[in-house]
Amino acid sequence: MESKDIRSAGLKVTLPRLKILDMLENSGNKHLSAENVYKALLDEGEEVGLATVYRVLTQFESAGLVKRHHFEGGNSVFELNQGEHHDHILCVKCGRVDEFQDEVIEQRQLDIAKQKGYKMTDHSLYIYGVCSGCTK
Amino acid sequence: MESKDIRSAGLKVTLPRLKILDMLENSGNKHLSAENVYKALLDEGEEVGLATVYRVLTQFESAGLVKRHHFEGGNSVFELNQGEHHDHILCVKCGRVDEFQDEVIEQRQLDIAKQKGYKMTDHSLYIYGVCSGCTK
DNA sequence: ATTAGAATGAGAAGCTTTCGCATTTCGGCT
DNA sequence: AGCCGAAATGCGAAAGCTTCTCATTCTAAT
Repeated sequence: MESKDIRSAGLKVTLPRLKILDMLENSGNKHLSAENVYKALLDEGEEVGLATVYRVLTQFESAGLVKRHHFEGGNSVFELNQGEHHDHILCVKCGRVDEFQDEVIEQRQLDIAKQKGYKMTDHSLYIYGVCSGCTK
Repeated sequence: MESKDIRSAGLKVTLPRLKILDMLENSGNKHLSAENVYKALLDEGEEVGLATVYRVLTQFESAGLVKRHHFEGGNSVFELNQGEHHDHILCVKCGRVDEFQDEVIEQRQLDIAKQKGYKMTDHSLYIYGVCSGCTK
């Protein structure tokens, strides 16, 4: 049950939080903007405020439940923080998003940080391109 | 002379464009936001509009004169597009920015794109951490 | 059930960036 | 040098995303 996740994040289990978490888990799209979540909930007949969606997503992020990404072009998108760490490759034509993991790159980043005297806390890597479907 | 660059970009050589290019070339900071450029010019007594700074920077970007980066936290920063391609490592405490190149990562990205069926057009990699000066 | 405190919704407000338009500037041509 | 059409500028308004404010509602512990 999802309520567990919310409670263990130190947050009260409220209807909006349950709905938002559910949306992230069961929407076809793994990567959703606050606006996406908001509109999808409205379409389902839920009564939520956009401000609440933003607030809750930010809280979920702090709690480690979701990850926030800054894809090219302004707004943030959110994704459930489950499974392995991964990076993203996006199609600049159709907006398709694929995920990948690469140990070589991960390790290399650590080496670079060390070499530059940094204690690495995070990183963001996005590859942009044209996907197979849009190349034809 | 910088006017060459502007002219060869197909743009008229105007005072604001010269000033902005000069700022990017001779400011101590290699990475400047539109606001940074705007305020620095005002401080020098120049009469520029913020809208012009944004317009010109965007034009310079299209012309390949500058590169735009989306560092964590909202606004874009611009940097002269000279020398080798490089990525960035940023200190989350003091905002310091260092640059690095890594052939292994570059190559790996190409491989990943290919493997995923993408024709890679661009990529962005930012490493975040705490720099040596802020660790103490 | 009651109640204190947290969470919500609606709209206002903040920030960065862009737009629209009247005015100015650039630069090719006399 | 001076003119003229096109391009560029500056200003304020406006757009888009996100956060804030605050009165009202809901949660959960008693």
